[in-house]
Amino acid sequence: MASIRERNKRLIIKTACQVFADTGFAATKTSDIADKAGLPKANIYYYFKSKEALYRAVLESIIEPLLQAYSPFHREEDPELALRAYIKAKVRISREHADASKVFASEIMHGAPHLSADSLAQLKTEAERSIERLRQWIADGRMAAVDPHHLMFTIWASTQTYADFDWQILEVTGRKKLQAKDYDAATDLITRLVLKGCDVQPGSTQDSHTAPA
Amino acid sequence: MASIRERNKRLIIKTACQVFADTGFAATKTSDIADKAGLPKANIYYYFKSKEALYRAVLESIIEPLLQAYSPFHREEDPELALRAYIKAKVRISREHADASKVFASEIMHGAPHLSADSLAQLKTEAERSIERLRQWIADGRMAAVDPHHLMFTIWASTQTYADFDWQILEVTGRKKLQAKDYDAATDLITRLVLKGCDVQPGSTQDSHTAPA
DNA sequence: GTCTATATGCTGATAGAC
DNA sequence: GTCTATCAGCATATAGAC
Repeated sequence: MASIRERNKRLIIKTACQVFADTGFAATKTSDIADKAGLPKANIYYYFKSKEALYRAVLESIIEPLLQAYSPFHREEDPELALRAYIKAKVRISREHADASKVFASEIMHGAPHLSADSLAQLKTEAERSIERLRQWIADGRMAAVDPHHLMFTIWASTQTYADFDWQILEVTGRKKLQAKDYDAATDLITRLVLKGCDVQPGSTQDSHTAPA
Repeated sequence: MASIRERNKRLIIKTACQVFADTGFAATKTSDIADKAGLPKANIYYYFKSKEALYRAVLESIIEPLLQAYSPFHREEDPELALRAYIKAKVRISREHADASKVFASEIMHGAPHLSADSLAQLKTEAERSIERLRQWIADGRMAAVDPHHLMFTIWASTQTYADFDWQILEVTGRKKLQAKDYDAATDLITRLVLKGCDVQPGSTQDSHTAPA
């Protein structure tokens, strides 16, 4: 069973994640987090050394999913499968880790002043390996000679946007909350633009949301 | 000639734009802005009622360019020309109004708590009109039946990213500062993905950066 | 491990001399 | 129109009882 310590830390991180995503690091008061978690403020400080330490815990929680998302680039031999799976994984992160994604985005926007050097290095390594893989596929004539850096930036941006700018997307679509079919439609559109845009020959695989896991 | 009042207000807004983009609204101290502008802090308050009023002035400065960018959707009859021009205009905004773009993005990320209802309504109207235009082109068989909302989200995200996540882009590309050719390459890639992805027949027009204005 | 009360420092904003 | 000195309020963080 989870110790009381673990249970409380988890509750605090989860709540902090929501509040930091909503209002950003600087504008967030530790009392906001405490109130929302149903705890007195001092309790936060019993489990976390400082507001910044809590923020870093939230921030680091998204690193592992982001690193994992790159695995199709190592696993797949085929650019179509790799790109499909990567886009799908990235949209899934925007859906399943929406708040942490937003905290991460805000951090990156301001030059990542709180992100650990280790996390940064890992993310950079994975990005570079994946871009190298794209370069190889291009050299092998398996996709068009697009700029692999810019291709990555477009994939990052278009998938992240469903977490980062969720408010805007809800406004424009008139939805109250994004549904599974919305994320599927997003995945399909982004996948379509990328595959057709890079002249990747469509194989026998299905649309992302109908494909087997 | 510009009055001393106008000149100072402009200097303060320009400086504030940089600082707000760097550190965000809440984390920015008015003294940071004053120091960077070479003025005593009280001078800021002589020209602007409050930190928030100054922030709103910065925020509103990007609205007009953003609204203007939609004009190709009204001007052009041809989806190819409209999409090319819109993407080009959006990348140009990310380049020429990088700081204000970033401030705007941060504001949208947190649900636009400071944006005026008027600006919001105008932006929404333009977005909806443009999406309606896409829908018409699709109905007329001039482009593939993609989801026009998601297409817009991808265009917004992929063009904005060059302002919002400039730090990340510099890290990954190893550049010190983005050059004209980088923005051109970005425009070309995004345009390619969108046009090929939507089965828009490429006409006689050139790549964005070689096309006549 | 929990929580109340409080100290400490910082920042937005202003008063008032020049 | 400019600037120094200062205030008032608020948020982080802790002391210490339970």
